[in-house]
Amino acid sequence: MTTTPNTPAHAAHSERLRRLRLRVTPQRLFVLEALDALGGHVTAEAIMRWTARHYPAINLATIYRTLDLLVSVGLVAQTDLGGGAATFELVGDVPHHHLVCERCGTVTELDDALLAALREQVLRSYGFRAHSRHIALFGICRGCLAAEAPALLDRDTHHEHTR
Amino acid sequence: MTTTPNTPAHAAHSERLRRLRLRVTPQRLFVLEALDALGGHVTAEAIMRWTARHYPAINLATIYRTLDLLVSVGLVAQTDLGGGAATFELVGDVPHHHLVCERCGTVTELDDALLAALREQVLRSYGFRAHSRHIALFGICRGCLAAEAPALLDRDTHHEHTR
DNA sequence: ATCGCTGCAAAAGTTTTGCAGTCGC
DNA sequence: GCGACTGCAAAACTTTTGCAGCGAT
Repeated sequence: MTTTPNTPAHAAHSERLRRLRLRVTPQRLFVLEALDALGGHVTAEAIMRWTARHYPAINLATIYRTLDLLVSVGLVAQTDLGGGAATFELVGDVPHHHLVCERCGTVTELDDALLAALREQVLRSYGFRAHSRHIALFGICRGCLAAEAPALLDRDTHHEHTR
Repeated sequence: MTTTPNTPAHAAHSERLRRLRLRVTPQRLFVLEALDALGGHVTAEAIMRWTARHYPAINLATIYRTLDLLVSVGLVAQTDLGGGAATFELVGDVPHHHLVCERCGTVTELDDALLAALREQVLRSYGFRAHSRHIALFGICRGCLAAEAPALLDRDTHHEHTR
């Protein structure tokens, strides 16, 4: 019944869990698989849907508990993009951050190198050690900037595409 | 019945609303007053409680709708600090950002000057115009760094003081 | 065999929405 | 008076939690 996933990444995930002395369960493997397959910026709900295709008995509460665990041991990063559901991504790739467009909701990844100087200064000035992940900058992306350039003084565009 | 607030800032808030061609209602004035009185990083719930002391009939839904409006016209900034309820603050003070400690939950304000260079570079490299507010960096604050400095290899400190 | 993990169901917490009445302009 | 705004109540969503049973080690 406990059908474990069977992909190349599978063994690596098992290994990582084992090395952290965490129990290797199909649910955890499937969550890691889903994060792999879906890429970054994945909601718990999305992981749920993806996993359910291979393991229908999976439960959302388990997804949350698993993500919580994986975040706490540093295998997964929780990224908050300003509303709705939180998103998650595997740690291990190149560190990066997020540019969140408040018009169209697009999330662009921002190389960590650009933030290195800032992090260092924040550490010096505030004694605050910022992550090399997790940072989100909100603003307007290139596409929306171009599209909205002419319209500068229009109010009443309130409840449009927010998120 | 419609007791309007009576503080020095009151007139200024009325004026700002009027200038934006928005209706001046006691609810809106009270929300602005609350943001003034409570300072930054205020949740809708907190605004609700503060306002209710002077205007018991206020409704949470109204608070949300009002905040939504004020954010959309730029009078208020919505700051997301990674979970629970969103927080709000008046725009108009010196632009600043937020250092969110993931251990103790403390939010420190970060001067905008430190981010100017980053914003400029993001604009050049990505065509992305970031706000001069709203940015949140997650990490560990000075106090918690000091406290946790000795403990480096302890796992199982999972579900402690998170938020 | 043990102890942690999971499924289920229910609760908690935040935010949104429909509708009817009210009030600012 | 008109149309926007508000209160109330209910719904929609995301996330957490208690408990009993199951399963990884």
